[in-house]
Amino acid sequence: MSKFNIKDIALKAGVSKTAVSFAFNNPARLSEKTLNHILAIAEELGYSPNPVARSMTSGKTGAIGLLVPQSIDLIIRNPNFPEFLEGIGEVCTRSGLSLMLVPPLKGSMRRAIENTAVDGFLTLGLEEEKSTMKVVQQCRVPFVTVDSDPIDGVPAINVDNAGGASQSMKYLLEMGHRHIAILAIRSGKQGHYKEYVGTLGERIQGYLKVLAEQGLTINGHSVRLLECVSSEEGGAEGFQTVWHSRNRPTAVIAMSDIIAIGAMKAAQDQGLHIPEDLSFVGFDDIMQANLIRPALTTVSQPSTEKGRQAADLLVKLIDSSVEAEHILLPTQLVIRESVCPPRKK
Amino acid sequence: MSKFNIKDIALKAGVSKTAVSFAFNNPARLSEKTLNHILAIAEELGYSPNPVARSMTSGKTGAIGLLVPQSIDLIIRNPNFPEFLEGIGEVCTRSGLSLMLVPPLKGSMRRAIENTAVDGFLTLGLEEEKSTMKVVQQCRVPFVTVDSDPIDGVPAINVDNAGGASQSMKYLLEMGHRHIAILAIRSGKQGHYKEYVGTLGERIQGYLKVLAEQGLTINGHSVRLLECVSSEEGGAEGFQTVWHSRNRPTAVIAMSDIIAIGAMKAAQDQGLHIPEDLSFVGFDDIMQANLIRPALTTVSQPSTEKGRQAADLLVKLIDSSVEAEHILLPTQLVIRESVCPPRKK
DNA sequence: TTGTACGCGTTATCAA
DNA sequence: TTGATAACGCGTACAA
Repeated sequence: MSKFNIKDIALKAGVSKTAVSFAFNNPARLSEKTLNHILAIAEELGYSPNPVARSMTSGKTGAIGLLVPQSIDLIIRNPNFPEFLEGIGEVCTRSGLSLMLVPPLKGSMRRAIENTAVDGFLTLGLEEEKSTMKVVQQCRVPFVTVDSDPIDGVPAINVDNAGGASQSMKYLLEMGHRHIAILAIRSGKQGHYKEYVGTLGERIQGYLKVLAEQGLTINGHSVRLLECVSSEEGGAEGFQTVWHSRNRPTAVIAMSDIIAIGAMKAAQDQGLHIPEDLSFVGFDDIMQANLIRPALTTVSQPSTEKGRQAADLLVKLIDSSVEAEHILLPTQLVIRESVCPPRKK
Repeated sequence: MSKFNIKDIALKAGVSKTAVSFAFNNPARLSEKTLNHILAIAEELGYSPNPVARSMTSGKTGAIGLLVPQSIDLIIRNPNFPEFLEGIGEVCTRSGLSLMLVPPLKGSMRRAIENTAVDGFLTLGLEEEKSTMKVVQQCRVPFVTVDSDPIDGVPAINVDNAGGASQSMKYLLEMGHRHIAILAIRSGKQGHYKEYVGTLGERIQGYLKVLAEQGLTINGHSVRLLECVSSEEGGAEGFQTVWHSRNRPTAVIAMSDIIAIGAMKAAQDQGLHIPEDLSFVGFDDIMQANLIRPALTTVSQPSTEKGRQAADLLVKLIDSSVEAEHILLPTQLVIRESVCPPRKK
C-alpha cells in the first residue's frame, strides 16, 4: 500500500485535505506554488488517492464486468470467447475502461454480482433461475445480456441461432439426408429438448422448424438426438453411440464444432470416409473447423461484433440511459467439404 | 442501483444499521426473529451491501488485476494469452477471485495502476520507465511480474527465453546454416538489438551467445537482424526484404511464430520449397505452428503454467507475505519439419 | 484555501 | 445474548 493517505500528505505539506484533493483533481484551483509543493510531497511519499475511496464518492469504478457462466479457466477454452473479448476490448480501449472477468462465486452468480464493484455488467450465456434475474434488474448498475433469452427491460444482444440452425439443417435435407443424428450439448436435461433454453433452445428450435417443413420430427429413429459433453471426447463418444446403433444416420449435425470435430476424428479413426460415408455439420465456425480435413461445414457467428455491440450498448447505458434494445446479429452457414448427398441404398 | 442503502433497510426494519450489517456478516449475533425480519425486508427491497463501501473498510475487493502492456483487443489476439489466462483462471477459481484485465489508461500504465481497485496485480510484459516501477513498489497492493526483467524485492515469473533462443539458434548452426536472418519483433529501437530489454532482450541474448560460440555475431551480412511488426503481414514483409537483398539467407529465425508463419506463407507464395530452399524457426509454439505445412520448428513455453504460478504466488502474497521469489520456467525446442541443412553451393 | 458534512458500510464499545 | 451508538476509513463537494 502506498502507506499514506490524504491526511498524511496534508499534514506533511501543511495544508488541508481539500488542498491535496484539488492537487489531483482540480489543479487549477490551487496556486502554482502550493500545487507543486503538494505534488512534490505526494511524489516523495509515493502517494496516490485510494481508488476505492474515490469510487465511493464518484460512484464510478472505471471498469465493466463480464459475468461468465463457468470458471475463467473453462470459459477461456471456448474458441469463440477470445474473439468475443476482442470486441469488448475495443470498446474498453475507446472508453478507457478495464474489464473484470467475473465467474460465479462459490457457485453463485448472484453472490458474484453482489460482491463486484463495476460500473456495469455484461452477462454471457446466463441461464439462471428467476432470483438472479431479479438481482440483475434491481441492481445498482446497468446490464446487457448476451446469448440469453432476453429479459424485459434489459438490453440484449443475441445471434440468430435459430436461423443458423435452420440453414444448416435445411442444407442437410436438401442434400437428401433423412437419417440424421443431432449431437446436442449436454444440458442437464437428459435429452428433453423441448425444455432447452437460451442458445441451445434456439438452435433446437431452428432444427425442428425445418424438419417440420418436411414432415419430420425428432423421433428417435430417422432423426434422433443425443447429448454429448462439448469436447472432442464427447463428440467421439457421440459418434460411437449413433454409429453402433440400429439405423445408422447418413449425417451428423452437432450443436458445436468441437463436438463435430471429435465425432469426425472418431469416424475417421474407424476408417470412414467423410463425407461419403457420413456427412457432418457443426456450429460456431471455430478456427479448427477450417483446418480439419475435410473442412467442416458449419454455422458462423460474429463473435467479435457481438462483444463490440454489447459493450457499446453498456457504455451508453452507463453514462446516459437509453432504452432497452434487443439486437439480433446474423449467423451464416459456411459450406465447406464435410457434407455430400447420402449413398443410395 | 439497488436504490436502497443500509440506512433505508434499517429504517424500514425498525432496527439499527448495525443490525442490518450483522444480518449479512454475522448472522449469529442476531436473534432468529430479527435476522429473518431484516433479511425479508432486504429481499423485498432488493438490497445488498454496496461492494465499494464494503471494500472501503475490509480493504479487500475480491479481485486481482492483470496489467497488460497493450489494449485488451490487441493482447487477446496473441495466441499465448488465452493459455496464460487459463492458468490464472484456475487459481481464481480456487480462491474465489475475479480477474480484472487492466490495459494502460490514456497510454499510461501508471495511471491504470493508481485507478484500479484490486487486491493485487499481475503484470505481463511490463517494460516501463523507472517511474512506473516505483509506483509498483510503493503500491498499496502486492505485485508479481511476469515476462519482465525482474525487479528487486518483487516476485517474478519468467520463462527461459534465453535458453530457448539458444537452443533454436544452436539447432540451425548444427544443421550447417551460416547465413541467417533474424526477424525480430518491432521494438521501437530500430534494430539496435543491444538495447533490447525484457523478453526480447533475453531472446536476442540467447541467439548471440550461441553465435559467439561459433565466432559469429550479428554483422548485417551472414547474420543479420530485421525488425517486423509481429503479425503475418509483418513476417511477409520481413521475408521479402531479406530474400530480395544481396546475400540471401539459408535460414530465417523469427522471434515469434506469427512472424515466422507470415514469412513462410510469403515464401511459399513465391514458389519456394520449405525447408529445402529456406529453413524457418519460430518462437512461442502457438497452435498454428503445428498446423501449417511444413510444421514449424519452434520454441514452446509453458504459458498456462506461467499463469498458474504467477497467480498462485500473488494469492500467497495477498494473504500473507512470503519472500520474493524469482521463478524461471523452462522452454523447449520443438523440432518439426521446417528446418533442413542448407543447399551446398 | 480551509473546515465540515457526506457517502456507505464495518466494527469496537457500550447498554439493556 | 441482543441490539444501539458512535467512530472509522478515504476522498469529494460545498459553504465559508
